[in-house]
Amino acid sequence: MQHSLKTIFPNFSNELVATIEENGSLQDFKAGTILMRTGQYIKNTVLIIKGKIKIYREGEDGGEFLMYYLQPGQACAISMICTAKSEKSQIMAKVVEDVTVMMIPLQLMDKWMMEHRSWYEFVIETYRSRFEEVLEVVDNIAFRSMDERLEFYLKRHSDACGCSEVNLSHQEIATELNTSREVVSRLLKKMEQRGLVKLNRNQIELLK
Amino acid sequence: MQHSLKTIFPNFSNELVATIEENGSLQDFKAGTILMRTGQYIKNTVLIIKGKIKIYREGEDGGEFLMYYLQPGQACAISMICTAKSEKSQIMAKVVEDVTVMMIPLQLMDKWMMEHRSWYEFVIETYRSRFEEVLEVVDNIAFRSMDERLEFYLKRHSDACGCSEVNLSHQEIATELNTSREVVSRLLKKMEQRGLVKLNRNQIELLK
DNA sequence: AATCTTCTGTGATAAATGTTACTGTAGGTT
DNA sequence: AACCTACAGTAACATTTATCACAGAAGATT
Repeated sequence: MQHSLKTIFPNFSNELVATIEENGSLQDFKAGTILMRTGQYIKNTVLIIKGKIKIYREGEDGGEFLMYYLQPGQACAISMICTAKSEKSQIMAKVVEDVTVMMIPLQLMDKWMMEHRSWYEFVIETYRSRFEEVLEVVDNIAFRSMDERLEFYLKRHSDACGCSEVNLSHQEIATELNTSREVVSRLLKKMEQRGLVKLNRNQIELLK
Repeated sequence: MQHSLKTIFPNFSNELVATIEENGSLQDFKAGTILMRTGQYIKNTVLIIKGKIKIYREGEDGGEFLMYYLQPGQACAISMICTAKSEKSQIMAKVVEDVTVMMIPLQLMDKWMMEHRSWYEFVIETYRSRFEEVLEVVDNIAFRSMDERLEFYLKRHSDACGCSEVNLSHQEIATELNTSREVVSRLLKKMEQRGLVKLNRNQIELLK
C-alpha cells in the first residue's frame, strides 16, 4: 500500500489499522478546498495521511486567525470532540497542500475508544497537544506584541517544514496573524536589519 | 450527604458515583489558594463540588490572562488531559471562592474511561466545552478591541452569577484582561455615558 | 519591448492602548 | 475628627498598530 497507515500512525495497533482500512474511506482534496466551516455539522473524524491542513478561526468581519496546522500522522481534534456529540464546528479547516485524508464515520470513533487502547491513547494525545497549541496561541496574542508574534510565526513555519525558508508573501502572513500587510513588511524589514532574516520575493530565509 | 455527587453531577451513573466516593478524596481550599501552577506536574483530576476556581495563563512578566472559571459540576480539563500522560500543567488554577473539590488519582481516571460510560461521556464533554471556551477567548483577543472585550467580560460574569451586578474593582478586571486599570476605568466611564452600566465602588451594575 | 499584475517598501497620519502623574473620594481605623 | 488606604477619575504623553497613499521592483503576459 502506498501510504501505509502503520508507518504514518506507528502507535496504532495492527488490529486498529485493519479496522480503519476496512471502515474508513481515503479521500483526496486539492489545495484551497475548505474542509470544514464554522457552524457546519461534523460527520467524520479526519486523519491526515498526506499534505497539510490549516485550522483557523474566522472573525465576523471575515478576518482570519491561524490556530495551527495539521500534518500527516495527526488528526483534527475538533472533529473528534464534536463528533462525539455530533456538534457544530467552531473553526475553519482549509487545505493548504493537496491532502489525502482518512475519513472515519462518527459512530466508529466512539466505539473504538472502548475497543482499541491505541485509538484511545491517540485521541487523548490529540486533545492534549491541540489544547496546548491553542494555549500557546492565546499566550502569543495576550502577552506578546506583533514583532514577537511574527518571529514566533516564522519559527513555527520553518520548524514544521524542517527548512529555513518560509515561502509566503507578506500578505499571506498578515492574514494569518490578522494584521495588515504593511505592518508585516515593516517588521520584517526591521528583522532583516537586525540580521535575523533575509527577504526575497515570496520567501523569507531565517538566518538564526 | 451534604454535597450529593449525584445532584451536582446528574449524568454520572450510580455505580460511578459509588466508585468516586470510594476512591476520591474530598478536600477544601480557601479563596486565594493556588491549586495548580504552570510547569507543575499533575497528580489528580479535580471535580468541583462547591465554590469557584479561576483558570488563567500567566505571562513571563507576571501578567495574567483569564481563560475561564470552573464551577460546581465541572472539572478541570487540563488536569484530565495531562493526567493521562502525567504531563505538566500549562496553566494556573486559583481558588476565587472557597471550594470543595473531589480529587481523583490519575490512574483511576484512565481506568474509568473504559469501565464507566458516563465517565467517558463526561470527560469528552469537558474537553469539548473547555476547548470551545478557549476558542472563544482567542476570538475575543484576536478580533475584538478592548471595549468589546470588556463588555463581553462583564456579560460573562453576570451570566455566571445570574445577577446583574459584578462585584469587582477596576484593577481586578484589568488584571484578568491583561490591561491597565486606567484603560478599564476609561472604558467603563464611556459605557456609563452610553447608559450601559452604572458604576459604584467595587461594583458595576449592568443596565441592559 | 511594452504592458500588467503582484509583491514589496515607505512616509504620513489616525486610532487604540499603555504609561505616568496627579487628584479626589469612600470607607475603615485610630 | 484625623488619618490611612484602596479605589476611581482624568489629563498628558508615549508607543504600538492600523490605514491611506503612492512608488518602485519582480515576474508574467502580450
